[in-house]
Amino acid sequence: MSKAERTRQYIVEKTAPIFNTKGYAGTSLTDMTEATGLTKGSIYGNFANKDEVALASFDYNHKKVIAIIQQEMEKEKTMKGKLLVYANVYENFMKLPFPKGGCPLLNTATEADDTHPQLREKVGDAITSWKNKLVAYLKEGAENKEFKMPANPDQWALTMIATIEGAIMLVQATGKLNYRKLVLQSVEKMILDL
Amino acid sequence: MSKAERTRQYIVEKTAPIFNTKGYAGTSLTDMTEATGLTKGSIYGNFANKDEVALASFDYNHKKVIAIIQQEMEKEKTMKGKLLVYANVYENFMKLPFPKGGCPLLNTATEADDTHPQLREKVGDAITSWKNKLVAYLKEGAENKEFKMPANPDQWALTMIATIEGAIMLVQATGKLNYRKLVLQSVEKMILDL
DNA sequence: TTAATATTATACCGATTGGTATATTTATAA
DNA sequence: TTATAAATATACCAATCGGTATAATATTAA
Repeated sequence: MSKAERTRQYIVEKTAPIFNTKGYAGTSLTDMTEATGLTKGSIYGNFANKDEVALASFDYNHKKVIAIIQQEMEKEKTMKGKLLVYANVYENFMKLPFPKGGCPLLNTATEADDTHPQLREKVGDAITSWKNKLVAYLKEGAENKEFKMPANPDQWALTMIATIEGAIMLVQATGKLNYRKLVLQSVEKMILDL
Repeated sequence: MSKAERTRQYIVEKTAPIFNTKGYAGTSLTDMTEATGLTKGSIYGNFANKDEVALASFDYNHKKVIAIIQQEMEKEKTMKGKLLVYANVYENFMKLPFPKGGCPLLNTATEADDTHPQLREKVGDAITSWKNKLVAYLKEGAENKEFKMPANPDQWALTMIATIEGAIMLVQATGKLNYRKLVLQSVEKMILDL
């Protein structure tokens, strides 16, 4: 790994939390130089523009979430157990190395929908992939006779994602942490009732 | 209504859609002068600063949603019918005079949580009030023997709100309109199963 | 160790940011 | 109709925005 690659990664590491909290329009070059201790020249020697850092930062934040889920997932054998990981991860994300600022999907989706098409596409792809993974677990669980397939698996998966993301939004807006717990208990019930 | 009050309202009318689409950090004074056809001097003659316009714009957008729901609600007699209004309004919000840019609660919550405490508080209050209304309908429906009370009414209400807001987020991210329909059908089922 | 190269810092650019003092116009009450 | 007050426009402010040309400094291969 060359020096440049290392600083590129360093820049992303330090700026990703800022993009995830202040948003993409709300994060300035000055925020980035202060967080990294580097100068503008140094940042622009490694990235073409602010957008490119934003895109890389989203990827970094999202991969962090994926990694946590995958790690927790490996402990589980049953499909219900694997599905429950999603609810548990989001329920306990203060205890886990979750990206600062909350869920990058939620944060990015609402800001980028009209203003930043590339970012929006990344979020869209992430959601589609999440949905497809959930449907795959449903199929495997049904084939293993662990539970019976819901009538509309896509609908089931999308409802689960929507409820989780909505739970995070409720906490961001109200500051009431128990709101997340209550809603995620509903998600758990949804899984256990399969 | 004085001239000043009328222009104040005019400014909010014209800028509220911009705040709701581009966000509060993403909306500039120039955006506001272009949308209104007024000058900065005129805007600052009626508002102390950009923040004050943002706050008034949020109120305007939120009241618009409240008004739609209230109007649709009056047609309904049963509590189930009233609860279903929420799902139906969000399912058909292209056909209704819904604020441009989508749900102001969702849009504002994710941006304002770290950057704009006053705005965040407004969103928080709106959500709490929404939850309380839902719980009140549940109580009335249970008292009328229309259905039986869910075990945890707060949880039921918060789950419904989270799922609706999550559904909107999914559409913003993926652009797939049928995602909203699918998720809101789950919300409908949640109500019908009471 | 040296020369070539890659990386980072300095100093600057024009444009735009939110905001304001003042002049001009418009509404309003006498 | 006129005087007064209210509302709007003009012209400006310093600060910051994202971005860049160039100079200085490290890195790296020979």
